[in-house]
Amino acid sequence: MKVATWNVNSIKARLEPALAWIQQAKPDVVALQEIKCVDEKFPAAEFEALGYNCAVHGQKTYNGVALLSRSPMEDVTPRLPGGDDTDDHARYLEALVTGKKGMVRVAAIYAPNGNPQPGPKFDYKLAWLERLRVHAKALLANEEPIVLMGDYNVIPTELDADRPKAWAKDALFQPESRAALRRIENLGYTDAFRAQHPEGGHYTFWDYFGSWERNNGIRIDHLLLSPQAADLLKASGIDREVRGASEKPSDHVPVWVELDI
DNA sequence: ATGGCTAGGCCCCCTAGA
Repeated sequence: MKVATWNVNSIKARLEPALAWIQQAKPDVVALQEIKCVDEKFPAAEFEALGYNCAVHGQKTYNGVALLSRSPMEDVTPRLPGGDDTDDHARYLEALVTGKKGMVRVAAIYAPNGNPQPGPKFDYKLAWLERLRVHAKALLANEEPIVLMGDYNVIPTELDADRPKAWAKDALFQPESRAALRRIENLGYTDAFRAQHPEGGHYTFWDYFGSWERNNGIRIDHLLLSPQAADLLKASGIDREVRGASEKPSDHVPVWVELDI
C-alpha cells in the first residue's frame, strides 16, 4: 500500500497538478493539507473519477485537510481531541482504510506554523502538537498500523535544512518545536523518511522567493509510523519533481511510504 | 531587520503562509 501526504496550498489552485500527480504516482491513500476551502467546495468528483473516496475536513480561506482512499474509509473523525470551543482550525482528519492484508489507521495533519515567535501563535503551535502527542499515545493502545502524516511545520534536525542558521529564530526550528515532534517519536513512532534516508539534504518545502532554484529547502512534511506500521515499511520517498512539473506549483511536494499491507 | 512570492477574500489592500 502506497500512502502519501501533500500540502497543496489550495486544492482549487492545484487541482490539475494534483490529478496529474495522482495518475502518475498511483497512491492508495493521500492526505492533503491546506486545501483552503469548505467541504462543499472540495473537488471530490474529480478525484472520485480517478477511483478515490474522499473525506474532507475543510475551512474557508485557511487550513483544511482531506483524505483520499481507493478503499472505502471507516471511522472518519475530524478534529483532534482536547480542543476547546475557541479552536476552530481544520487541521486534523483521521480514518481507517483497508489494505490487501489488513487495516491501517491514517491521519491528515496540518500543524500550526507558529510564527512569529515568541507569541500567541507559537503558544498555539506547541499546545496543538502536545494535543497531537496525547492522541498519538492513546492510539498506540490499539496496537495497529498507524500513519500520522502531514505538514508538521517542524524541521527535525540540522540535516533537514539547507541553511539551518537562516531558521534559527523561526518557529519551525525552535528547540521547543523540535522537542514537541521528538516527544511524539519517543512514544514509538518512526519518521519513515529519516529511517530510510539517514543522510540530510532531502527537502519537502522551498519558498516562492527563489529557494527552489538554489535548493534552499527544508524537510517539514513527515509520515510518522506506529511500531506496527514501521514493521511493514518497505520504501519512502519525496516526489520533488512535482515542484517543476507545473507552472504554478505548491511550495510543498508529496512525500510517501510503501507499506507491506 | 526585511523582503521576496502566492492564495483567498469580499473586493484594489488585507491576512497568512514558512
